[in-house]
Amino acid sequence: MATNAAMVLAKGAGKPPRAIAEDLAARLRTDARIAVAEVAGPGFLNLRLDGQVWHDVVTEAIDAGTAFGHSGMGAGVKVNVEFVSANPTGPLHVGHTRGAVFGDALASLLEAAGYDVTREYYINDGGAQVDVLARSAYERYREAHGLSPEIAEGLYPGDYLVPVGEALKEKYGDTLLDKGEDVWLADVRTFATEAMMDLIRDDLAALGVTMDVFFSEKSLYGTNRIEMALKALEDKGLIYNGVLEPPKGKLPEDWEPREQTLFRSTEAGDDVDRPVRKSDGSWTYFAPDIAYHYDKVQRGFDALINVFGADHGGYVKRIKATVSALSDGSVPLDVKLTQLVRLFKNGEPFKMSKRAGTFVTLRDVVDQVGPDVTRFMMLTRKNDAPLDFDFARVTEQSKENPVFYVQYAHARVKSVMRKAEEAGLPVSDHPRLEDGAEYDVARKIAEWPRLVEIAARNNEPHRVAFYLYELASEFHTLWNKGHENPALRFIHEDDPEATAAKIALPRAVAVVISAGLGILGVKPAEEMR
RNA sequence: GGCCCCGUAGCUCAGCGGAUAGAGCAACCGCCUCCUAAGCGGUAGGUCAUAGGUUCGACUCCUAUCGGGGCCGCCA
Repeated sequence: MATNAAMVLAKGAGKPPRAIAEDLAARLRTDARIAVAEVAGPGFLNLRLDGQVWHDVVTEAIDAGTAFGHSGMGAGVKVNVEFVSANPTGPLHVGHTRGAVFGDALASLLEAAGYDVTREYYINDGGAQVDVLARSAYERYREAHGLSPEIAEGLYPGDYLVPVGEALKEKYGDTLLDKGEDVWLADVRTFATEAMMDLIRDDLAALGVTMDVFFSEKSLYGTNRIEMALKALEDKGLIYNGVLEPPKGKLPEDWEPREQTLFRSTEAGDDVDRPVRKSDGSWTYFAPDIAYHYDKVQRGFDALINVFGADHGGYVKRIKATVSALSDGSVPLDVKLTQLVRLFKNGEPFKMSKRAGTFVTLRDVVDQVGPDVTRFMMLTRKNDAPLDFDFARVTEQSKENPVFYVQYAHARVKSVMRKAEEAGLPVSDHPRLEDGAEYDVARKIAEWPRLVEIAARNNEPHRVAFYLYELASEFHTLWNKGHENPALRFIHEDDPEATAAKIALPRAVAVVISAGLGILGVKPAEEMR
């Protein structure tokens, strides 16, 4: 173990780093847990911990169970994690899957770090796209009555609306046939939107994601809530009427200067001020977004996190400006963008196309490879890096497949524990570490609580997945050493005491793998099949 | 034109401002009478895109440039 503390402290203390390091070393040596403390280089402090420390960590992990590594860092701070928030116009696709897994794992990670987390989904049910949904569903309703549907350009052609058409027939009979939109649009819209949200909830459930709150955009309309949110901005002098500069570069053909109501988002780092009310007096889509975030702030969250697809990167600054203005800078907002998922089958990329029917849904993925594999794989990349997902490879049982690799380590421990139990051998929480490989594993276990904090601080659940891979690797190494050196094997049939001690370390490994997989929402494997 | 992300080993990628930059694939050489070899060990492989700057110290922070991807509209 090493620390750079002396060099960090040097500036504030006004003393040379080496002097500070010497001083620190002298004091640290008095601690029983420190075996060696020596100064190196420009002021690094190298510490060798007493072997007992690593023994204690193993015991601690076993005693704490999957709560091992949980931290009080969050101190009950209320965090809202908004994720998925897909338009309620169809089933979730692969892109949403990544956002769903990332958001859910991030939420669990923050919980493990002691935050009070709310998982939330914003339903975009107030805009023009749900009108399009209603029209599409109406055609399926006509189809259910034996008429041929007219799926015009721009409507949603997917089959998933066929049952919605049937259900509409069930509910309304033929009363909506041959009627104008003014008669049926509102009812069909509500009906179809609810049907889509049921579909989406089912999709999320298949992945193991449960939201705490579904927040409806529509609920903001007609209740003065948008007006109130804008009033809040207005009171801060951030709303004005004006004309925007034409966009640089290629001008849209029909661009003309118009006066509209603008939010001075540039005040908080946005590139241009954003329109909230169009020149015809109606709201822009941005207005309800402001109201929604106002609502989050009003609900008393101490911090907000939004998980968006990378294609929404252009909205980050204005949303940040909004939250900053509405909370007077007191509520931090972190926006995490999830990059594309590229799909492969046996190394061959396959293109998604709605028209060609090769559109891949969340359900397709989960049905083929299962929720555990899907979740783990979605976290094997940083959120802002593109991710390759190969249907064939992710179910392969080899070390090239990180899911398998980690699960295999857990299964190996469970196998040993079963064998020990069958042989009637005792267990103990106190390990007996002798070999370097055993210490390597114990040290890796000791990193876990710190890793949870770092990952949580950065809002980066992928760090957990990478850590688990490393832990599994250390464990496989140790396992293999048992081949050459029988003393390192965990079960010693003729020596119950040795077995009890040796089996403590793998048990701690299983605890940490369970805890880590738990954060990722993956079930640890008891055995490999 | 503007903004965002990325550029690290042949490939895919890790790397809270700290020492000699790490894994996995692919390549080469080894390890099963054994608690699961579905695994493990070893060798080789690098001007961390480039140029400046801040710092005792930069892959990490700042600026510019080059290269790859994404986004842009009173569309939601």
